[in-house]
Amino acid sequence: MKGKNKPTSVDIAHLAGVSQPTVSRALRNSPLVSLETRLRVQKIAQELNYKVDVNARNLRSQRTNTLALLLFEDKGEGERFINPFFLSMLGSITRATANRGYDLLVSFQQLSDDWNAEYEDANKADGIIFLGYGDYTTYIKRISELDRQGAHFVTWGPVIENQPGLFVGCNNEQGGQLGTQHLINNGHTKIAFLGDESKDYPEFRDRYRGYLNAHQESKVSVDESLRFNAFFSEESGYAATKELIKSNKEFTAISCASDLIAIGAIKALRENGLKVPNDIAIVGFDDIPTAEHLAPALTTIRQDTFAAGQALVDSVLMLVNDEKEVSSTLLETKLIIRDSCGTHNG
Amino acid sequence: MKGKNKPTSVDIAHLAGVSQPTVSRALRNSPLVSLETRLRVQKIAQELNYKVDVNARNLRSQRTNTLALLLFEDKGEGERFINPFFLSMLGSITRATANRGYDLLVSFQQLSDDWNAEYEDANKADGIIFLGYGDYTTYIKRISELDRQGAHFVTWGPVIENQPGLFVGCNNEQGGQLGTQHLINNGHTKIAFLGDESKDYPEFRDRYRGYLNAHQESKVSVDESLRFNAFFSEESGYAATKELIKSNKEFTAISCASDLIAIGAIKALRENGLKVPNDIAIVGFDDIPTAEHLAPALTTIRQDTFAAGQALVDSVLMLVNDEKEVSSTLLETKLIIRDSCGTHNG
DNA sequence: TTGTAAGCGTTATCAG
DNA sequence: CTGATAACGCTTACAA
Repeated sequence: MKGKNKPTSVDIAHLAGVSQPTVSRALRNSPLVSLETRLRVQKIAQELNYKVDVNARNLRSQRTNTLALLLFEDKGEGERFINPFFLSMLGSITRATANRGYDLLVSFQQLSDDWNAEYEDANKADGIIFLGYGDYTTYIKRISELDRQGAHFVTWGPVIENQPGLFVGCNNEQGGQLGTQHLINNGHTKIAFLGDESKDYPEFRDRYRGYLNAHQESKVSVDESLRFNAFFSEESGYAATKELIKSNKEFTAISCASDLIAIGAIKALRENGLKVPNDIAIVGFDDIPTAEHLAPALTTIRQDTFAAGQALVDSVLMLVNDEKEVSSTLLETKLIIRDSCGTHNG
Repeated sequence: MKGKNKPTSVDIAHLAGVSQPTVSRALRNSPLVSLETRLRVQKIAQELNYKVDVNARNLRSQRTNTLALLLFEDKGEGERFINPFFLSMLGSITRATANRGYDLLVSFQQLSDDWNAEYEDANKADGIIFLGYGDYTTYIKRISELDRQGAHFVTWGPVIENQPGLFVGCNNEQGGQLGTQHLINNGHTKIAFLGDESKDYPEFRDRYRGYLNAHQESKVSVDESLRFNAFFSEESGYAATKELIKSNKEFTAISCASDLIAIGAIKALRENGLKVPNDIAIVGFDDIPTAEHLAPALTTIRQDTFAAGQALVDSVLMLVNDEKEVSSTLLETKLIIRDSCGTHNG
């Protein structure tokens, strides 16, 4: 047990010679309390190192001043390391939450778990932020349910018309286009794409659409057989690149659906004696912290995690505060040019 | 507001035709409740999607089932990005906490803030984990105070005899020795050290001691003027290396007190036409995720963040559960050999 | 095995 | 501006 037993508002009421609700009011700086008593109470509270018991407060007020961050991962990815992009997001969300005067409860979940808002139902948090990559149909089902229950939550993910729930995400299509356009501008026309294009991963699909758009705008024909499946991880990027090479198709550049994939791709290329950017140009997506330190430094599409964290927090808080007309947020991406995209003389 | 008003244990008691404490017991799987009523109650609870209100529970039981993680940063470091090493720690702590059935409250603090256990005083958490680098004398003062108050907390940091509080940390002296020894084994004798050696940063000081030990064991004389101050960041590593170069001292290798410093060092060397590892060998410390992707891949000292997170969580929980004889934990480090340390022919 | 009564430390409501 | 009183939803202690 603790050495000291903590003082309560009743103790302070005694010492200050006022009623206990008055103490409560004074500590919240209520203007209803006269300046004199307010100061007296606050002074005593400080001397005793009194802190409001949040459980009592929350119980009574039915508010927690806490947000929950649920990071879900697809099975298989649940290894020792967390996707660095989400780690960055976690950092910015933590900061944004603190700036708004809220506490943040962080938790990992498997996509398979029953992450059904236990946090809000149990009054642990006023609202929830969901973060993760995973099968879209699975999680949209979960989200619909939460939505029906009237939970306050926002999800990092694809911003799509008419889907249930509130989303914050970046413009993946624009980002995908930006990256591929850069490759085309550098003279490349045989550009492979590493990522998914199915409905199950709309973010990847949109990046692929951007890739397609860039080709179309520049009137470069697309060879769809240059798209290989890859999911998030370095390993999958590595494997996809091996396949690409084995296919014996001609290519001079690769557009990767994530930086992690790009890292795997570079490794596979190197193992096959192909140099980046001299032989093959590469663009990534995300701009994780490692990207700028890669050899060569990775040209990539930056998702602004700082703005994203802020938008996520502000969005849930609007929900929590019952503001109407809260709508999803689409963030723009930015091309970060570094050293991984050489020019090609067609 | 939420659409639904949440069911309470009283509601369930009504429906099940039992008293309300019985509901409470049944839901906790108390063997005191007959199997029959237990199942009946649980079924109803599930149908109503009932969740225990944690605030009420915590208030009554004076326990929160929650741990708080306070990440503190020295001023100046409070920029957009968090030290990646701590980000890794955060990941592993989150996992370890969840494994023990606790929730985790995450918060950033400036070292200057009054992080005086508000979390425990306010009954937000049963225990606290402190994480960060900062001026030792400042934080040891804070820690003494907490200790006197009987708070339950553990700090990631230097494990030193007779300091107040409970610590988990890695063996920095051993780690420092490991890295420098590796350089010496590779034929280097003029080895610079980038880091602090003052009491204010005992972890850095210990790494420097390890550097000294390695020299002594191999009977290589130390040139103390080859030590330059650097703190945590890439920028400081960059600046220190610039100074080192400007000093015109002879050196063939650098032992860095952190990977971030090493990254800055490599950058500075490159700008001065010095190649790693051909001209200069480098070892880092931490093994952050970026380390293996650097050019060249960084040889470094790994701190096992996985084990560290586990030890931190288990340590606080022992405190929380009033176990006696809880002692600090010293984790061993490991040399990870990659490509940044060339051999030198003396 | 179950029920009764009390209380955890606040904030809300109302009356003065 | 202040005070009395009730309530938030649960767990504990004790009685039956």
